[in-house]
Amino acid sequence: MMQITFKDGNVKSFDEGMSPEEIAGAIAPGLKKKAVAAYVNDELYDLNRPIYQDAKLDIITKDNQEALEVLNHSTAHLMAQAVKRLYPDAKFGVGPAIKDGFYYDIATEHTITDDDLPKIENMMRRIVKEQESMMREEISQAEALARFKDDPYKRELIEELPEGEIISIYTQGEFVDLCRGGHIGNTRHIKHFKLLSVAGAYWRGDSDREMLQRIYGTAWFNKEALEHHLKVLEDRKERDHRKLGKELKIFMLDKRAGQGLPIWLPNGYTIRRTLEDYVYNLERKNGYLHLSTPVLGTKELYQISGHFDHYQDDMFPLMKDKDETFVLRPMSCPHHMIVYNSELRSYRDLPLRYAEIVTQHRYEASGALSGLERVRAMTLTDSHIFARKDQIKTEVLNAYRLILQVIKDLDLTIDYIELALRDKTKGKFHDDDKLWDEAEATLKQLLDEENIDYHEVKGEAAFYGPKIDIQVRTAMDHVITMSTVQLDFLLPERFDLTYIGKDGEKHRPVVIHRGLISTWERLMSILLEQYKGAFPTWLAPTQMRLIAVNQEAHGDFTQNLHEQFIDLGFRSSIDLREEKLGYKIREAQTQKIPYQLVIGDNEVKNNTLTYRRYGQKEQTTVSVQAFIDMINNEIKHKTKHAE
RNA sequence: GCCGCUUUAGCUCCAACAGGUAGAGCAAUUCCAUGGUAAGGAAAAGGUUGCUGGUUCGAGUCCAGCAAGCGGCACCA
Repeated sequence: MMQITFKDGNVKSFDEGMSPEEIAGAIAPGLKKKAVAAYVNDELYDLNRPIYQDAKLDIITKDNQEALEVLNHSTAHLMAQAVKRLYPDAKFGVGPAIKDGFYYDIATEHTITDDDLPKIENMMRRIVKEQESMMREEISQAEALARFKDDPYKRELIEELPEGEIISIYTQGEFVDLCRGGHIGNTRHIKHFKLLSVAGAYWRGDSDREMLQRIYGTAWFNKEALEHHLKVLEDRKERDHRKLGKELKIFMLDKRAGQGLPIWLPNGYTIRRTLEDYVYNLERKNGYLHLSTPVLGTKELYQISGHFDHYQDDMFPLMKDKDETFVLRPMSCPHHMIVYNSELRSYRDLPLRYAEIVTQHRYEASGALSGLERVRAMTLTDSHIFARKDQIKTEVLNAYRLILQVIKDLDLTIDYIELALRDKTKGKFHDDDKLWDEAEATLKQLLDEENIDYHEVKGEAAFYGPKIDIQVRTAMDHVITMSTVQLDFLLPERFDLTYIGKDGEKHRPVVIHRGLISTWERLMSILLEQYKGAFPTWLAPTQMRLIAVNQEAHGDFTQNLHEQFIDLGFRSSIDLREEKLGYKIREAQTQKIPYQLVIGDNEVKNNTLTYRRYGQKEQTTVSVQAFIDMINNEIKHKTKHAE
């Protein structure tokens, strides 16, 4: 007998060799039914893996987050088995659980297409019916190598495991896989799944190695959860900024204009200008000085900064004149360094906060381009703060607080904050250890002092210094870097920046790079998806659409109202077409205009108007002045409305 | 850049059997109608089926190359 200690502290005796599944069944049939895997002495165990000694047992049920991972991981194995039956030459890479799903990387002569997915699903269902038990076995490295002698990818993984490490393999029917576990015990537990897509993926994420075929899928514990997830995926398609951007005439792409070179249409540009004005004023209030620099620079400028060495391949082809070579600028810091150096600076001048709405060009890989999310021409609000070392903390915090303000005003959600550090083993960073250590320590200390939660990530720093990245989760469930504060001791050296200190001597300032809203292009894609195209009044390209019930009787009043709104700075539009009322109303709704105003006898008589908010059925009649006050208030407070 | 898929009218993963010269809806145009909250009716028009080449008596359809888009991977100062 062995003593099993449960989560609640209870201890019970069971026969040695019983599995978590059997123990769960012995406690309560309901628990056995809900059980997915278990932690035995904090080690993840399969449901059917025998326990041989006294242990602490924690049954993972379907309600746990880990349970979904176990299920998806097991579904990946199930899929691999099905693929192997259909395409016997298949060799396997890795097949992990990921958020809301799983994938498996496969090498086979057969090209897997979307049409194959139902076939694979059918085979998977067959294996589920076969009720294959998923059995764990622990073997030596030598034995593992022998077992997987025909599987080059698995062999590579085995060879890299540390000497003496116990290797576990899982067998279900005829299928054997190298795997750490835990698993769900038997294929019969896998019922609700769907294969979603096929894609290519480099073996081990290395673009110098061969490409495998990757199948993505998703698995859930019940039909409702699966259907719900598929619905979420459908909803994302409806939100897609490329679809909404076309429907609402926000932007366009045309291959004659150039791949990845978007055109902002009047509606989109109106939103962008509103955002630009907002940021410009916010920066002005926070002591930033705005300037403007050219989109072209000399190659030499970027050689001094070091960008040319690092990013040459991602820059547009060089333009060569007789004596000079120009680059289409991929970023703006070097120009700002030159501005700093154009005068003799005193310690009293610092901090100096330069900001610019910068258009820059990057020759992104063709396969990376996507709508407004990833483009080759982009505009952003960039800033470089020149400061003394004793000002770093205040300036970084000021920048951070400004970022928080903007993120709040735009209804964005911070997912986490990342402190991106250097990884010495990677060559892409400058190699002055002293500068790195100091910069990294400064940021770390600052975050700790302010009690800001953050994840450290090695190897994600800029080549010139560490950075604090503000990671935002979008409506599409993507995590993107929205804002960044970077501490740079390198460029001041490269450009020989100095200021005269109190002591009359020359000192080196530091540069803080601050990115606020990624780029206007990417922000636009995120906002479109977030608001599903229904922008709050302060951003909406058209804020109100005026419709007269009868042109003859109410046309003049409506026209006057429209002119009054335009005078007030509202983005008003009037529909004068000889069309039925219902037709005009439908159009105002499909264009997602926040306010739709209908003017008839009552309104003309009482100097009122009747509005309907986008997406609502309710009609409200108010005085013209009350409406104006309401709109002004919404714009001022950036009021958002429920969808 | 790499792997796979896709490309038909301004828009819509809307049509065209198995190779026989392209069919809708909406929008736009013209005419008629039009007073209260999501599509009034009619007419006429709209196409070098992404581009280039090949196979064939004949190609939207089959093949090759290229381009762009899409799903991923790699990349992202």
